[in-house]
Amino acid sequence: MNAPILNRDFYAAPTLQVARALLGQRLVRLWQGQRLSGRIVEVEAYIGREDQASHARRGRTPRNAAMFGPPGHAYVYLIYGMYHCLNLVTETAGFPAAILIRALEPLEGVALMQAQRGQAAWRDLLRGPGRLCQALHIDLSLNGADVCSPTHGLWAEADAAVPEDRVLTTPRIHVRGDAESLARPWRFVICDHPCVSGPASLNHHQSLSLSP
DNA sequence: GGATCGATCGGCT
DNA sequence: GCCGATCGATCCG
Repeated sequence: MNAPILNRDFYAAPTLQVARALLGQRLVRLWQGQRLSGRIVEVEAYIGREDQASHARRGRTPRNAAMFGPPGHAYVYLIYGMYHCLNLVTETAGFPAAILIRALEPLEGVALMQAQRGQAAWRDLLRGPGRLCQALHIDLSLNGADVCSPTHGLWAEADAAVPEDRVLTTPRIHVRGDAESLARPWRFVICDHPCVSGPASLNHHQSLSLSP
C-alpha cells in the first residue's frame, strides 16, 4: 500500500506550481529490488528559452532534448565530468521546462545509500544534486525515463504536504545568466530544513545589518 | 579537429 | 574561501 505515483497531469502544469507542489513529496528509486527514497526539500525551476540560466537557452540539442519532450520524464545530465543532476520535465512537449531536484531528506534505504556514498552522514547523504544522484544510482541511463510509471525504477509519490509558511523561495544558486534570470525567485526550499543545500532561511542578522 | 566550459563536490588553506 | 578533478557537449574555425 504505497502512496500513488504522481501522474502525468501533475507534471503537465505551470512549472512554478509543480515546483512548489513537489516539496514534501517522496522521490523513489527502485534499485535491485530495494526502495531508496527521500523527501524533496529543495528544487529549482528552469523555464523556457528566455531563461538565460537554462540549458534550453540556445535551443534544442542532443543533451537537453528531454527538456523539450513530454512532461513526467527525467532529464539527467553529466556535470563537471563526474556528477549527474536529475530534473523532472514539466508543462507541454515542445516547450522546454524542468525542475532540478537539489536535495532530499533520507527516508528509505539509508544504509544502502550510505554504502554508495562513502558512509556520508545522514544530513549530507542527499544534500545536493550531485550527491543525491550518486546515492540513488541515477545516471545517464535514466535520461528521458518516464517517471509516471514504475517501469524504470524512478518516480515520485504523494507524501506530506508542506504548509505555505514552511516554504521559502530564493534566486537559484550557482547559476550563470543575465541579471533578470538571476533575480527570479525560482528556487523553492522547505524553510530551515537541515537537508537543504543552500540558504534555508531568511538571515535576520543580514537584514538587520543592511538596515540603517 | 581543438578549445572551452559547467544547474558540483571534497579537500585543503 | 579557494582549488582541482574530469569529460561530454558545445562552440569556433
